Amino acid sequence: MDFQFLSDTILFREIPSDGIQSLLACFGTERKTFPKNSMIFHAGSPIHFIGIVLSGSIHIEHNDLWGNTSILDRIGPGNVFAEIYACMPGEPLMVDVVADEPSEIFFLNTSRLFQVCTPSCPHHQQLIRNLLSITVQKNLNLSRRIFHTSSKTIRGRLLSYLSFQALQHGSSTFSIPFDRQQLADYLSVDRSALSHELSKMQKDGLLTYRKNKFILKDKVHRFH
Amino acid sequence: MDFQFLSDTILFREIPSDGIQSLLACFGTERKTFPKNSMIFHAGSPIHFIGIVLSGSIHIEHNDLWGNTSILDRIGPGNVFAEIYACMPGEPLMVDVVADEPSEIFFLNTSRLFQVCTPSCPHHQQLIRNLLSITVQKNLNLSRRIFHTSSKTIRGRLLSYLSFQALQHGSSTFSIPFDRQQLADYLSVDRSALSHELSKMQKDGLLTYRKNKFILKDKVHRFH
DNA sequence: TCCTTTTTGTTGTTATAACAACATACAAAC
DNA sequence: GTTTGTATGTTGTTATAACAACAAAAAGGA
Repeated sequence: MDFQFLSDTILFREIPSDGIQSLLACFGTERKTFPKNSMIFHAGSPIHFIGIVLSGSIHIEHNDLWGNTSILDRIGPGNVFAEIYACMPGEPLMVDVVADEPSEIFFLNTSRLFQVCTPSCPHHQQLIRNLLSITVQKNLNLSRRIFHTSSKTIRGRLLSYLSFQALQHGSSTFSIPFDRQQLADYLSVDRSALSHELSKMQKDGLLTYRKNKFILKDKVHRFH
Repeated sequence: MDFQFLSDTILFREIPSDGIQSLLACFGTERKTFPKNSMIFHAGSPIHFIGIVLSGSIHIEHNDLWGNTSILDRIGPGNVFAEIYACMPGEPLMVDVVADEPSEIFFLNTSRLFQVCTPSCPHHQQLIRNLLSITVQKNLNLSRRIFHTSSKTIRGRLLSYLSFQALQHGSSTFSIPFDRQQLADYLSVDRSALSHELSKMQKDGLLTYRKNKFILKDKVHRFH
């Protein structure tokens, strides 16, 4: 089987092909496809696999006791999920992992992650280093989500989120990876209230939009 | 100088004293005390140091453009902060780090963190491993904060937070590490509205409280 | 193409939180 | 003890979002 595609993932960055081969042999793997909206992991399950998105796209969501859904993150090809839980054996998953579209997922069994296979195996160590980079990056993503939801008004949340998107795209014209419902879940607000606020903001001349494509007007730039 | 105290920190777990000595020599350190409410790090600064709380207690907060403060985390003795930014050179700090009380902080220069000092120096590698554990743990903390603020009502947020605290303490009687204002900032709600909701919940027989000590009644247990 | 389904936007009503201003309680300093 | 300051609780008003129900638009399939 050809594992060339893994060379392009962040998890295996800087690890040569033969190193990847030996790591995979050491850990054990699985490859699986999921239809749109199917559950990849359920909240509550113990997790022994890191997931890597090969194609498609997934998201991490939390459903509380009242049925509110909130979206924590969105993960595209080449990226990794559930690594937190794989690093904390016994910690039950607090979130659901759901496919946004038909997606192919590669699973890496991590039971042996913290056992060094041979003393100071350099590939294993690079893998740990890569995992550190990934969790640090996720940390930033979670922090950002917190910042975007710290405003008490919908408008404030939208301005925080959209102006960050503009910054990241390096342009005031950009597309976002969410539809309205998902954006509402990400910002922890009601969808129809979100639509309503967006159209008010458009009336106020702050931005124009069409579906998930936005253009921020100069007025917004005062906000950072 | 005696660095024995570092043996008890998560960051240096499983590293023998002589290993710690050589790591410190490799990295460079600093030790400093901060008065109550003083800023340890300012948002916007580039960070080259991991901070370790030796005594006292600090918190991480975010202040948005409208002056809303939200608290992301609270860090006590033996624990580490700013490690995310130390791992991402160039990423400017998005938060303020503030001392809750007079605190002594140990700083570790991390410019050389990702350079292996000597090929496969085992202490260095254990340090990276420990850092991974720490960031993974922080990830869970951030996720939890998101869950506690995902409810749209103050009561829902309080129930989520308080029942988690009870679970963690293994008892329905427990103290929380926040005063009212900090709890309000952690849950992203108005302080007076929080006080109001708490006294309503007390009237409704869900809990009793006095200052930061809470007793949850059986009714609450339906919530998980 | 038409029909069906999904997504997005609109409106009105109601619940809830924010905000402001003040009262009370508690703690610290003198 | 008294004074000062800080933390917490209370009340009333206002702004805002949630919610529900529906309309319109877009997308996907037959």
